[in-house]
Amino acid sequence: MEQDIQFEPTVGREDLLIAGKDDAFREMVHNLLAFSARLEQIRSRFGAFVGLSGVQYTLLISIRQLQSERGVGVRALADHLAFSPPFVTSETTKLVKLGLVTKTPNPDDQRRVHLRVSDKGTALLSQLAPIQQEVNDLLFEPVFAANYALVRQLAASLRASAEKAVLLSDYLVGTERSDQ
Amino acid sequence: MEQDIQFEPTVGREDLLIAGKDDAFREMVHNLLAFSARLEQIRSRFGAFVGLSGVQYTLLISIRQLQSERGVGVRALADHLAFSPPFVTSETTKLVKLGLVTKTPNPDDQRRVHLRVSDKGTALLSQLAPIQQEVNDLLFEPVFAANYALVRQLAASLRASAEKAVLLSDYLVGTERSDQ
DNA sequence: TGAACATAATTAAGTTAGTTAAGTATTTTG
DNA sequence: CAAAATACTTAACTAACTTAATTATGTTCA
Repeated sequence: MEQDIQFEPTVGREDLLIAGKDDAFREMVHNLLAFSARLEQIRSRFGAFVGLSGVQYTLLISIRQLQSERGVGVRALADHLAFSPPFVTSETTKLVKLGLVTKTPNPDDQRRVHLRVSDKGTALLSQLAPIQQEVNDLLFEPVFAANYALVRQLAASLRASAEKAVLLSDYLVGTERSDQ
Repeated sequence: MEQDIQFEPTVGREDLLIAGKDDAFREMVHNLLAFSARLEQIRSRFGAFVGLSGVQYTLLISIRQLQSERGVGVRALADHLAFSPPFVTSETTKLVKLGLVTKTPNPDDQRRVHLRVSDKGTALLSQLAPIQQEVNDLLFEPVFAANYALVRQLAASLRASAEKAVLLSDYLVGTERSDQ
């Protein structure tokens, strides 16, 4: 008779283990994985609708989101999306050439740059809005008035804990890398 | 005096609008976006620790997750992660060559294939487990006993609604594409 | 002050991650 | 059993993305 093979748990905290097993945790992780793959698919479709790649669409809405009064810099945008700065430079330059984004020097620091969505970019996004509304209404169907605040709070805190977890994993992989 | 520019809301449902505005919704979406970018960063680190790319690591754990008694097929794996079947073929072939995965014909259908994590693959993953535990404990810090069931339920239902939303966006972009 | 160092963005060069299209083998359908 | 469909693979290619080097500016401190 074959023995019941049990993997090492992928999570340690007692709160997240059920009867000492991580099955439920792993299922959750894979659901999140599939969810985030679908978010990416949807961004590709949104982009396609306005003639952009999924990444360009993501950059455009991220610039809109991060720009304050003055604009957002290349580095901040790269960090937000976990891209390399040269990649952000190259893709945002394309958006500038399309007239969707403006790139102006930061007056307080000539090395830096202010990225902002242009009027044309704003117009393009509002053209997309009806489709976004339909898709987002369905995408977030499980979120409704009674749990909205909780889900928003959860998204914010998961994002923060994920940032810490990236730093930890950098540290662990850097220092404890196996030598075989 | 500059007029208060307000974008078209990106979501329609009243439940998700606050005072008719989608600011909170957009903030949530961008938090989820950043969260999912960090999940990807962490998978790259996990992969690096055992000599794999982030995608190869993701494929390996997804095979482990989806394999039933017999194994999982190329198509099912591709759908799960939103990759093309040829890409899954090529990457899983690399994992087979590394001895981490087995690929055997499905006896019931000679066209199909059964992918399974090999003993060597299981060993590799259990070598990684201590690091996964540390990182996952921190990554999911906002999840604890009192909200665990709710978060798991949310992950499952968001994954399901996202699948529907992908189909809808395919339909909308395919049929309503602007002609300018 | 000004030399050494650090930071922001870009350019150039290259790699990897992914795709679409075409082909083979098998299974299903009418 | 011929025609159509499905599963996977191979081949050919493109897009996504990185690292390394460069330019320009700003910061630090002997």
